[in-house]
Amino acid sequence: MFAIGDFARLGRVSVRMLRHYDALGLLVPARVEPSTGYRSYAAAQLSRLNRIIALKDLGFTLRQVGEVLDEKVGIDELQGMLRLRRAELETEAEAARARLLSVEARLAIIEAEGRMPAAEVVVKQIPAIRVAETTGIAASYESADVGPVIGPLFDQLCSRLDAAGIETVGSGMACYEPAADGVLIHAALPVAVDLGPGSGFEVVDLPPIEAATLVHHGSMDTADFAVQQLGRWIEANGYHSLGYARELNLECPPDRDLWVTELQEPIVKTARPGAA
Amino acid sequence: MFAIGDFARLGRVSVRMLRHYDALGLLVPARVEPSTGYRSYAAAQLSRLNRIIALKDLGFTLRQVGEVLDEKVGIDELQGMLRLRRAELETEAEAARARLLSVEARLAIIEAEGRMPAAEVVVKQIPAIRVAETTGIAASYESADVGPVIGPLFDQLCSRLDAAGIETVGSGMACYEPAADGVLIHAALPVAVDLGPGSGFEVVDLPPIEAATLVHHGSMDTADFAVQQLGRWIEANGYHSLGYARELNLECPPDRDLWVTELQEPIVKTARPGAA
DNA sequence: TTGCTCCTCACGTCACGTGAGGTGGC
DNA sequence: TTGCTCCTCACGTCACGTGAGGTGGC
Repeated sequence: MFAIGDFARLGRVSVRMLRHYDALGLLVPARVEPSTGYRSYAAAQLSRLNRIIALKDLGFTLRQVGEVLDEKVGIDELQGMLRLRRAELETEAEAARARLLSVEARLAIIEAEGRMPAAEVVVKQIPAIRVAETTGIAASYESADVGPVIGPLFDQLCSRLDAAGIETVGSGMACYEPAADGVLIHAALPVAVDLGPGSGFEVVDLPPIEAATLVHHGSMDTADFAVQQLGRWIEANGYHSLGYARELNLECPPDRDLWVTELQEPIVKTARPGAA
Repeated sequence: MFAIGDFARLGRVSVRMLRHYDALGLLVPARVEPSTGYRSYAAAQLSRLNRIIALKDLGFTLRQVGEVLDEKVGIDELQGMLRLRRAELETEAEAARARLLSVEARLAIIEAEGRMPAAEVVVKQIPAIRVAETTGIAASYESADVGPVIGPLFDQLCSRLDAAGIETVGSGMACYEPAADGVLIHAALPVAVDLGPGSGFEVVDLPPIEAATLVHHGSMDTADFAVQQLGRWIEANGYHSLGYARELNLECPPDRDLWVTELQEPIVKTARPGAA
């Protein structure tokens, strides 16, 4: 028989853990001295302690460990638990790799620029949304080309929705689509009406996307750096851009320097990012 | 300005999280209506929320996130934090891989044997220990060869320690060492005296080892299966055996069927276990 | 009037670590 | 008497999730 301290040393666990397992009924001492409450453990109990430690190390909760040890789960259920754990561990390893990549990218940026980036890229699942939109075309993605097109498009869209008595239910968005002779530009406003063409606009459902997003402050004329930053982040963090970017106008007061815009770039994970 | 629910949807976080960040002073709403307590967030605050999410996703605690955002840490310290995180993430990925290997080994055992193994292998760091020992030789590792040697060795050792007035301070151990003409067998008992030779025994320090351990119940004549199990576990879990095994006699009453013995096999990690 | 959103507590989570305050045997 | 080990509470950890119980504007 071992005193709790000796048994703890033998099993490489803390005394506190043995008391905890006792309290949970996971590992009850072979004997408890009634007058003092002193716990004594039999050498043979080391097997059970080892099983507890081993199952815990696999990532099971103590509740699950107890159920397995007391044979409350059948062999099939046990296999199911192990397969579930396997899947969880795969996800966990994947997540650790992704974070590692991200930390390394950040270290590289600090190394190169001497400071943290001012804005942060965040990956978001963007749900489908119904919008009314009008479409124009610009010669290129540059703001000098886009600016003169997008402004009038929104003005037209607003007045036509107004004329049709349709209310908008969210922030305006610009969507960019590559085309043979330049860039198709969609000015879009969320609405809650049926699909189909209106007079001077169309009602469509934008598909849900996974996107890397970045908040830009100020006029879109100054957004080029942010767009580049977004592109670099996507490459450095194991993603691939799908093009067809969106911009969400979170705030657009008259003073364009006070604008707040969320840039959204649809992405997919690059197959097997690879470690290091 | 956004109500808390709208801002939460925008940032893909829960309302509860925004309140939590407010309570911590991490992200205070641009305005709080004094009469109702209603929170309002400015669009521009989305940047800060994104930074919080991004840093949190790297694995920093909210306390650390706050220190970074409020520039309480310099660039050097920040680099230090990121490098530390990188090391932690490498360890984490490694641990996830090791657990994955372990879960898969267990699934394979269940597949082959239709049940969980009765005893569990546990890896332990075994500290250095001073022992008095006598040495004999056996023809092989088989219990038929070992048994007749080890028993008398312990009897001799005990009586000689007794004669020398030396007390033992722990359980007896057997250590096995391969030799040209068989196996060297050391019978050892922990003592707290100076190093050097006694009469009929020697006092030496056993080195600390990392070992895979397994508890065997019953006579050592029936331990062969346990020894094999230990060997298979070592291979399946990305380790390499170093030989020179030890046995720790946790309990050895007259009835040998009631013996409890911990088998200890020194190991090292196999370089790059490799995933899957 | 019915929903919907918002508010403030405050408990629960998970496996212990870490005192506080006290006891029993060498 | 001094250490050492043992005991039982009970708070703290970390980032929220989840009610409970209630309010304000359409």
